Amino acid sequence: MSEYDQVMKLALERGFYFPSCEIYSDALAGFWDYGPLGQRMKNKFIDLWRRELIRRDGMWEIDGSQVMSKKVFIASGHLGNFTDPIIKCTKCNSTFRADRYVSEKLGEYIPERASNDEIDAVIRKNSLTCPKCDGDFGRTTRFNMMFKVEVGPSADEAYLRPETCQTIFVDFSRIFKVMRGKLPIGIAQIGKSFRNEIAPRQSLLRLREFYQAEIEIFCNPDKLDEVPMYDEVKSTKLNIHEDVSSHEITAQEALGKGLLPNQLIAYYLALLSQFYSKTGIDMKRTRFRKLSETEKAFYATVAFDFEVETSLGWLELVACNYRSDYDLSGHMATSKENLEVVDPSTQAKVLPHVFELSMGIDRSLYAILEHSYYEDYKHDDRIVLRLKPYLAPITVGVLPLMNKDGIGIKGREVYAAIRKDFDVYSDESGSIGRRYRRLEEIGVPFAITIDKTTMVDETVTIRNRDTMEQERIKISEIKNVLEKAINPYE
RNA sequence: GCGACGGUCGUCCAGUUUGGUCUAGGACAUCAGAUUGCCAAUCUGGUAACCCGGGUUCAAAUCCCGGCCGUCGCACCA
Repeated sequence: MSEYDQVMKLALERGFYFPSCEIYSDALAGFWDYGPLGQRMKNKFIDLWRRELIRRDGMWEIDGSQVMSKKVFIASGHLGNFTDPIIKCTKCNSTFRADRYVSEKLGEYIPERASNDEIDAVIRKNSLTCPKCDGDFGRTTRFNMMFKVEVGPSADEAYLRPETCQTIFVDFSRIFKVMRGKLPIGIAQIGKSFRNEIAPRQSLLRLREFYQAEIEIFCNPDKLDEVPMYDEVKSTKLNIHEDVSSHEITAQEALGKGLLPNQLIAYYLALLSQFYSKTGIDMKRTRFRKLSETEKAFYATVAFDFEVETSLGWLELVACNYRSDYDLSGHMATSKENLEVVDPSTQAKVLPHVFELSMGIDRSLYAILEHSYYEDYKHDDRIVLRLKPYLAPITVGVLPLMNKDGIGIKGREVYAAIRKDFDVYSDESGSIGRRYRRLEEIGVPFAITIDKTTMVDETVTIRNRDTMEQERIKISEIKNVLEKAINPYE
């Protein structure tokens, strides 16, 4: 069984995540629900993101609407020119990218922006037919990955956002004013995005409705090498992928060698790398890969993907795109609002450029689970999810060794004393070994056991999930010990 | 979206070839009780499933058709 299958099984069995609407037969692919444990873990992941990126860098976080007006996507380029031309065989219903198929077949370049009529004309002129069944093609249509929604009784056309960042772009002007902004300014958002994938697959890895954590850095394009906090992170090690191999190099060296174009990008890639190193992902199995011209999204001028190696191959977790002024100039032209701001040092008006860190939360959580999954063959093949204590959905289990001589009651007292401060799980049933195994499997880093000695001297044992070692501490110390243990800087 | 293969308790599997004895069985997990008392112990009992819809038939988990889902390949992932 592959590691993907093992994680999938654990997720289903223990309720980290599972298919949405699963009791109905018309449930659709590409929609998944987080169960109690997955939701907790996601919240803690987001807490860490806020701590290591948002607060550290002094960014602002917003929360925007998921339904956005049509003009937003005219301006952003998601509607109009950037839909894929599709042809369908009338006989076998196979679907093809019209421009690519025609180009390949005829050996002549057909621009993606060719109109439907132009493509149809080429197909008719050359009598092109379906490569599978030789059937005739229907007319060229446009496939767009966005979900269209009809709003109100007049069914006004709107869309579910395909990336959260458009909210940030359209809100930029107000945020900059009311927060007394100065460039560079980071604006971030966590939320749902929606893409109508043709073939969603592999649970959390290709969803139709998914979480993004996006950071948009608005900057003066003339000052990309003047980043005040750059010195703090310049010796951070980054795995940079060149040609066919990756190697570890400091941000400073990468900048010096021209692998990274400027200080601003070096700074944020370093921050991102520091963040992920705290998630429990094995950083030796990660890389920053610069995308080629053909791989980049339409809005990006320079793009690096932060990728992680999993049992399914390399997986993109974060798209780091230099979007230049593509978005703001688009919204400026479409909305007729002036989105320029004044740079106080020069008193000149500038239309900010944008560098973004667009993180897939669901994929990140999957990668953390897979990299944390461990089968301990030295101890009964126990399954251990070696999550960082501050990401574990449950921090500590409280386990009375037996339920007599007042030990069970004492256990409930200990539980009650710490339940408001930590995510605590109380378990009184089954053998102690079985209870330890249950906790390890869902990544609970600590287990407190109440035994006969507790009744004499008010001490308990606290057991470490990974080492299986126990330490005896006073009940009054539990809170301090746990607080120290779940500190991300510990 | 196309093609191939598949879908049975929470999980894994038996049963489908050759329709009936399946009132659907097992293992693990789970719950209750007993026993034990620091690393998945034992015993007893319980909960729990044929993906959905239609068809064929005296009779469908089993055969046929459609849908949905899953895996893989192609395409797609702006």
